[in-house]
Amino acid sequence: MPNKPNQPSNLELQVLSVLWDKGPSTVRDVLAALPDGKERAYTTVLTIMQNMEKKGFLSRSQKGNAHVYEPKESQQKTLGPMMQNLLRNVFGGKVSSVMQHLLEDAEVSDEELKEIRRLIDQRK
Amino acid sequence: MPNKPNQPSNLELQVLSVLWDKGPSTVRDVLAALPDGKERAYTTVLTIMQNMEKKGFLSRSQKGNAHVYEPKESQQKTLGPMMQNLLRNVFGGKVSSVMQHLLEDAEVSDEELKEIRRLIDQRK
DNA sequence: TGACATCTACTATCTTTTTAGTATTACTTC
DNA sequence: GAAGTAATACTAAAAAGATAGTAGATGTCA
Repeated sequence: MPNKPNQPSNLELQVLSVLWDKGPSTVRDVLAALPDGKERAYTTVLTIMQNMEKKGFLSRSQKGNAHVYEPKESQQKTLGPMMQNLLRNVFGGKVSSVMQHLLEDAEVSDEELKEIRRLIDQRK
Repeated sequence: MPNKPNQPSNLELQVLSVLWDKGPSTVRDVLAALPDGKERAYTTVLTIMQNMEKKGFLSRSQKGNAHVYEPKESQQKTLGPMMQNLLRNVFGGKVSSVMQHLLEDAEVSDEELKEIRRLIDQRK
């Protein structure tokens, strides 16, 4: 499999989000930082990340003994198409519908609200 | 498998979104309306929807000859946890970050923007 | 240098998802 | 009632995703 411009799976996405957040990391770092907090064996995450390298999601470089992985694509470039899909497939293309769900279900601080408002004003 | 309060898969989600949008529908209706527009055999969608009934995502009733399916849970109740996960696992819990992506990558009409602004004002 | 720890490679397995063929049942219409 | 149409049931299986064990390589340090 040379390169498929696929969507990352759920776990793969978690791996990416760690790497975007913390920068280039080892398997062990990623394992510790996976946001869903589920217990996993070291080798599980290793396998996933090795697969991701084969698929072209990650690149790898030696750093002393260990290997350090980093995303090949920016967060923007990866999440863009993903959010597009989600938007189309689930929310009928309506951003306001997504927003509605987020506001109702998630904790949103006043800071956040202000920030979001700023984004909208900027757009207008 | 009696009932697992799982997350629906991608395709299952598409099925749900059709049903939420159009109300109770037959397999054929859903097949025609799946938002990703991919070609699939009738029996493929049938199988998925039968599985979804077993899993408790859908309920079914006879209507003349055909069977009509509808979601057991509201859109709100299903998408809530899903969006929570996405938010936590990918966007580090920041709603504004999601928003930023949506605004940058998706077509958003002025109507939409107004609606979103209204949602925010309402929240404040 | 030898014991121990850490890391990767290779391999295997289980589960879920996606796909669809074939058989059967029921309705319609001539 | 036979032919055709349309629906579901049953079954299978390929593909993808998630999990982890074992072996081998390498580095550390007493």
